[in-house]
Parts: sequence; C-alpha cells; structure tokens
Amino acid sequence: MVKQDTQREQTASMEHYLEAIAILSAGKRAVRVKQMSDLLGVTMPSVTSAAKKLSEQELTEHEKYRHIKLTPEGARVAGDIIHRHTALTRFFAEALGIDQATAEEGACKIEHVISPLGMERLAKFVEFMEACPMGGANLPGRYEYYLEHAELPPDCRMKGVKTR
Amino acid sequence: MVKQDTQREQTASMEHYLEAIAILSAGKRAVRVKQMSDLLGVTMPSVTSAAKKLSEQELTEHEKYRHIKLTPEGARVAGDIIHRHTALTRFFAEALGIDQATAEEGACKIEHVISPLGMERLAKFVEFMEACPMGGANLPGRYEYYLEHAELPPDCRMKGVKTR
DNA sequence: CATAATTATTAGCCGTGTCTAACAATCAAA
DNA sequence: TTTGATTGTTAGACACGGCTAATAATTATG
Repeated sequence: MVKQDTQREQTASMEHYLEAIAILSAGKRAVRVKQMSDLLGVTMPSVTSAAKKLSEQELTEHEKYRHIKLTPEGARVAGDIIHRHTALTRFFAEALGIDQATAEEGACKIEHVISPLGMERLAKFVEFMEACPMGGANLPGRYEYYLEHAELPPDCRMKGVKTR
Repeated sequence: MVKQDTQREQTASMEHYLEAIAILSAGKRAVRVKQMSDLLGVTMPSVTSAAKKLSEQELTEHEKYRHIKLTPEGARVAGDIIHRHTALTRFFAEALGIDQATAEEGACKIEHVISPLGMERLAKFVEFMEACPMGGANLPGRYEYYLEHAELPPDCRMKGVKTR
C-alpha cells in the first residue's frame, strides 16, 4: 500500500477561495460565482479562474455557468482551514482581548501561514486558558486589567501561591 | 502642518529583504549580495532586483557592484520588522513552548502579516505572562504540564483564589 | 416567449517575485 | 600585473493572481 505524497499544499489565495466556498455552501447547495466575488471582494473572473484551478485538483466541482461545490476532499481541506480560522479568532478575541471583527481579520491573514505545530499549540493554549480555573478563567480578566492599568492586578501581587 | 500619507507599505518579500540587510549589517558595514542570497535562499539576481526596488523607495543605498546599506528610514522600518520578529518568537517559544528554531520559523511567516494591534497585544501578553508572578511566571510551567499530561496541573484545581 | 437584466466565461494585460543564462566587474594570488 | 575565481548585473522567461473588456449563457419579466 504505497502512500503517495499527494502534494496538496495550497497558496493563501486558494485556501481563501476554498474557505469561502465552504462558508457560503453552509445550508444551501449552490454557491454562485457572484456570491464569492462579493464575499471576497474580487472580480468574477478571478473566482472563475480559482474555481478552475481547484477543480483541476479535484477539490471542487464546477459545471460551466453553474454553481460550484466542494468534493469530499475539498470539504476536508476547507474544514481544516476553517478550524484554523476559528482557533485563531478565539485566541485574538479571548486571549488578547481584541474585538470580534478585528480578531477575524487577523485570523484571516494568519490562518494561511501558520504551521501545524504552531496551530496546535495555539489551540491548546486557548483551551488551557479557558479550562484552568486559576491561570485560566481569570487570566483573561487579569490580562485586561493589565492592559487597562498598565500594571499587574492586585491578585497577581499576592504571594505564597506555589505552583510547582 | 500637513501630514502626508507616506504610503510606505511593504510586501512580505520586501520586508524579508529589509530584515536580512539589517541582520547582516549588524556589526559590519558591508552587506554583500551573496550574503543575502545565501541567507534568504534566493538567487543573486533576486537580491539585486529587490535592492533596486528598495533603493527607489530610499530605504536602502546600493552602489553598483558594491555593498548594500540601509538609509536611516530603512533602518527604522527594518527595526520595526525585527521587533515583530522578536516578539513573535518569544511568544511561540516562551508561551507556547515551541523550540527556538521552529519558533523563529513561525515568526518569520507571521511577522509580515500580523496587524499592528495584534502585534501590540501579543507583545503585551508575553510581557504580562512573564511579569505576573502568578498567572505569569508560572503559567508557562502549568501550560507545559497541561501539554504533557493532557490535564490541568494540580495547582490549577486549587479553589479559593479570587481574582476580581 | 421574446427580450432585458443578470451572471459567468474568455481573452488578454499587468505587477510581483522568482529563476536561468550570459556577460561584466572585482578580488586574490601567482 | 595578469589572469582565474568569485561576485554581481542584465536580459528575458515564467507562474501566480489580480484586473478590464468583450462575449455568452441563464434568468427573470412584461
């Protein structure tokens, strides 16, 4: 059973298109070129050409003048991208205290360049922050205090809490 | 006093070149095209052409067949990039527990796409983590425990530490 | 159902950033 | 100081990903 190197690495651009298809096809079955061009802020020809490339890689199917849809493989890849997007957005919003919209924006840029390891660790970090009742649930709160007052919050100055 | 929009936004590529010049000229005065092509893993013509573009923007000076150097403005821009690089590397290494080399690699990708706000917050976050004796100095430790054991460390299960 | 409005495609251009091949300058060493 | 090795530049090709203009298919409507 030869495991061939499928060599399916995408450019940031192609990932972006793939993601858009996944997002727009949530619910509906049909993704129109127009919808994509509107969402992504590019022209329709750009979408057409991206769809062509993705279809050559069998990540999408696109009948001419008709709608675009993901193949199972395409859905898998897109799912992965969206997963990155979500985790990054959470990190920016929940850990760094950046507003949702700006957090999304940031995630959009970084989701295409971050390494698998970086991604995994970042996700785990957010998880940890939220799960740990001490460093966790309150860390964002304390961090916000720090952001606002430019000094450590009172409870951080508390002594005697040994942690190892 | 009219503040004109200097419109000096660089592409990831150009930032990368700029950064390399700054790094290589630390100490020495001369940066050779060869050094840059070696460091960046591109061919010499690529460096020449980048240098030309940067010189047109007055970020570098490049006498033909001679060395390349930063203008004061170029040094400023490069400094900013390096600053981003450093902060990101610290975040990956110190907060996420990624080894130095891999952390650098990750930083290299992200430093060119992260927003000023994201950058600022991230830097503050690292600062905070290190400064706060509770959530701080020990958070990385607890996080590492979490990474290794896939569950919260003992001291995170401690109750009664109110933080607000 | 004919035609207007909308949506999609094709063709072709452009800027960026890379490369190779060929040539030119500089440097080092005999 | 001449010449070979090294370094640097120029010219030209190419992939990518965007755009506009022209054309074609689809859809909506009167």
